[in-house]
Amino acid sequence: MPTPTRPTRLTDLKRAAILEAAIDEFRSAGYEATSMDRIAARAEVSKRTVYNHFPSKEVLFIEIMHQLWEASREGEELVYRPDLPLRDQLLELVGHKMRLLHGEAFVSLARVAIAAAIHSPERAQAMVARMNEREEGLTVWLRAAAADGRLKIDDPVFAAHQLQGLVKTFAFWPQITLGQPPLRPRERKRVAESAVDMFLAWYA
Amino acid sequence: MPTPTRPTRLTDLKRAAILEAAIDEFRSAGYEATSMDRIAARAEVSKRTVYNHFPSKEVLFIEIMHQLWEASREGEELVYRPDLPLRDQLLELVGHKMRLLHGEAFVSLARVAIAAAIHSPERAQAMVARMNEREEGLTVWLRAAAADGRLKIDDPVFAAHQLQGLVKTFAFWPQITLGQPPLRPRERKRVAESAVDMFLAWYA
DNA sequence: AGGAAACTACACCGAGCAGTGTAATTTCTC
DNA sequence: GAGAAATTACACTGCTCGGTGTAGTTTCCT
Repeated sequence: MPTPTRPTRLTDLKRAAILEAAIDEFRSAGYEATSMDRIAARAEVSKRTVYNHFPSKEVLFIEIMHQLWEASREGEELVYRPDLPLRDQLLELVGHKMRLLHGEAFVSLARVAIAAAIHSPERAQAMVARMNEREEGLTVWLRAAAADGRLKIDDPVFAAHQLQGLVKTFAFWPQITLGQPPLRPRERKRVAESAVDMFLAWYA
Repeated sequence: MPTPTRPTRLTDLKRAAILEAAIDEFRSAGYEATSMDRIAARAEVSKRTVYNHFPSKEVLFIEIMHQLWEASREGEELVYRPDLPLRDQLLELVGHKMRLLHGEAFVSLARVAIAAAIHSPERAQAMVARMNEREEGLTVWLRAAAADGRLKIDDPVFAAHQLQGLVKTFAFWPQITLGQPPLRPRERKRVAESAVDMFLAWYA
């Protein structure tokens, strides 16, 4: 065997099964309505084993949030290129964002996180901060394009929110709050192009 | 006395106190995490009295949804006027929408409803339908303007969503999901004008 | 092979939950 | 002032939950 004896330890399989089951339960029922018994049953694991891996429901939940957060990274930044058309670059940026928005891990994270944030003002703030971090990419691109004189933008943060709003109203909020299916490729293309064109019509 | 003996019946006061307390609890804690005992305590009313007015938690919740829904109406429709500038009319429409979005009743409703919808696909659909009803106003206005030849819009529903997205990304979603404070008048003006200008730059 | 580590079934605890029944007290209405 | 209606305190049912303790079994590692 290539790898000695690592990958298939029982305890690791159990732990993975618990996490997978917990994600499913939390996502479909929310934090409050999910019980440790249900998680154990779904993972086909003793309830005691769940508590041997995770000392409490809260810790298990936080662990899942971390895991989904990391899983939804995978984002290399796009940098501003003075030599390429704005429209092409923006389409690339928006397309990249939409691919992230429709990732399984990201949707799971967002649904659970937003459901939790709605009723916990303290936790909400931390999530805001981190979510906004991830949206920085577009802002810096806009700032660079403005500094280069190719966009008439005085407030890149505001403008970035506008462009994101144009996209999220189709490709994020309906999926998160209403469980609607992700956009099909044709729809994604239309949303992206229409958003970028409208944006450039005003700011270019 | 002008009004004979109507307004201050004890049973009406109790009922009102229960509804008020229930709204507070549901809004801040969500449906699952709110208990009838807490509602009774907050309303300074016997738990039994709560059940004398409302046969179950579910019925009480639905009653509240109805009440908030009605309270957030107050919306007269704006009709398309061929003789007035598009920008003025759209600003009026958007301003009207933002006033609704920031109403106390509407925010309460939306927070509770969305929190409930996130984990209940069946209920979510009904809410979508009714929410979209209320967004019809802008769509018909756009359709009229397009038919009049003053806007180059082939899909008014899509375009209406875009304009709404431009507004909601500042004036709705942050308030609902993150509990952020409503926009100040200056910010509202800026969001509305910028959204309308960008919209018209592309579709006019 | 043998000891350590992990897993399991199961019983249990204390708490909170939605909802009910009742008998006594207060309030309304005429 | 009398009868009806509403409110109250309180006890109670049946259920679910998060979490623990235990004793026996299985799996891992050397």
